[in-house]
Amino acid sequence: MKLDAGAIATAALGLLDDTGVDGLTMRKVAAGLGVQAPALYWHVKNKQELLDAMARVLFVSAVDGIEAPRRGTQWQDWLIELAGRLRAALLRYRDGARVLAGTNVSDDSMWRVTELTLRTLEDAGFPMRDAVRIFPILLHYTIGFVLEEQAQTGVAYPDGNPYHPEQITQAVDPDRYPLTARMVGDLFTADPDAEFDHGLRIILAGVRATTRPKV
Amino acid sequence: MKLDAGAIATAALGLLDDTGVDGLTMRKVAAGLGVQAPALYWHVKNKQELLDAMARVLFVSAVDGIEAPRRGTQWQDWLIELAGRLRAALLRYRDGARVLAGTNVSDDSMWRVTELTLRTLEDAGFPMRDAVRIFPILLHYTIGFVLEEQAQTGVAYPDGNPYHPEQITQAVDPDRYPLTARMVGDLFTADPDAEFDHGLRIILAGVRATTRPKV
DNA sequence: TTCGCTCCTTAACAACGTTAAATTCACTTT
DNA sequence: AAAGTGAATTTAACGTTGTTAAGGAGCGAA
Repeated sequence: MKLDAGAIATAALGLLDDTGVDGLTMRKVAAGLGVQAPALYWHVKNKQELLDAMARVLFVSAVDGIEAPRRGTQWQDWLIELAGRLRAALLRYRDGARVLAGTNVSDDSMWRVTELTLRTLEDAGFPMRDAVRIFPILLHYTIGFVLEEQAQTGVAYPDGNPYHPEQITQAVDPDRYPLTARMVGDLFTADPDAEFDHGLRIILAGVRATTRPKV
Repeated sequence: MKLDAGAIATAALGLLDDTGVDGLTMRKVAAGLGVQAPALYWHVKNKQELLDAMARVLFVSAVDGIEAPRRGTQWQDWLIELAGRLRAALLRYRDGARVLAGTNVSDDSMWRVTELTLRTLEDAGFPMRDAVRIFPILLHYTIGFVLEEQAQTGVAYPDGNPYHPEQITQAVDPDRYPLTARMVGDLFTADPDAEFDHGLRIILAGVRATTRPKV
């Protein structure tokens, strides 16, 4: 097994489920590769650079194989699938969203999918001025959503996850805040997939309503 | 000066501009309070609990003094101001968004503003089923936006911020990805305030388009 | 005085990121 | 075959970190 930044990052991602991003140490990553910790510094300058590499692998795995929309596919469905893939990739690893959010991805596949998105929107008749805003919005929404989604598993708190249903249901007084109490109650029975999808569709409806494609 | 979790959190937030969240240590926080590090553990169980307290202070400062919309104020303007306040509070401290994203806020003011939001939407004629979805979307968008906004100052990288305009402009090949190249070029001249506002309005337009208020 | 409680101190520990120096190993070059 | 070269890894160590243990100062009550 050849060692390079990518392989190290992949191994680190594999450990993430056990340790979480807070518990991820250079020594553990090294041990997972059957190597001593300082060996990593030959291939990677920093722990930060390792985290960047992890974010890159994560992102690449998300958008790998994505192609322009086939004829007959609506731009909105294509965008929904794109965001869905990103979310799925983030959910594949514990703290995946925190890894991507805290770092900076600058990979060719990043630009490739950005270009694909812009071209798709351009083809759909959107002015460039509007198209360039849509991609960041979807990205921000997706990362924000998964960030909270994964925070709710709440492994950062050894005993007594404050996100636990009972915990949070008790925290809000149903007499003073009846609507909120009902909301947090519903939130735990809700299907996250459907919730994510719904939010996405609201945003896309906004896109459609704000600037209507000319074609 | 009385010491409690809130005071410690406030002091820690004050240090944030100097150290960033990665450089924030218990010893530095203690020193800022003229005290030895273990003293903090009398008021706070963990560093994680300190971070939670910081997030709480941050959030409370954002929504403090918020009232129900005055007569004549549109629900959309009220929501825009709410999100704007939250963003402003996050921007007030270095890594503010990372502090809020990584932790869990469970404060009375949190429920208060949630209730206010739901009531505002209910008064505007939205079915509760739809209203409860709007708040998380705005929250996710705002946090995601500021997260990236603050990452771009990029102090996590001692030498050579990869978010720097020239750095990133070079990274994308204008021949293969012309639209993307233009986009990243525009991104640095763009006004973040206006950009944030625009995204917000797109989302709210989506809300309006998806479920129309009955009143 | 003595007790008990709150709040802080000093001392210490294991674990962490990271660096320096020495070492192994596979290939070239001589 | 010997010597040399460079990449890749090791051992050893450093300073810093979060956190715990043990103890002491101050203070109101008994």
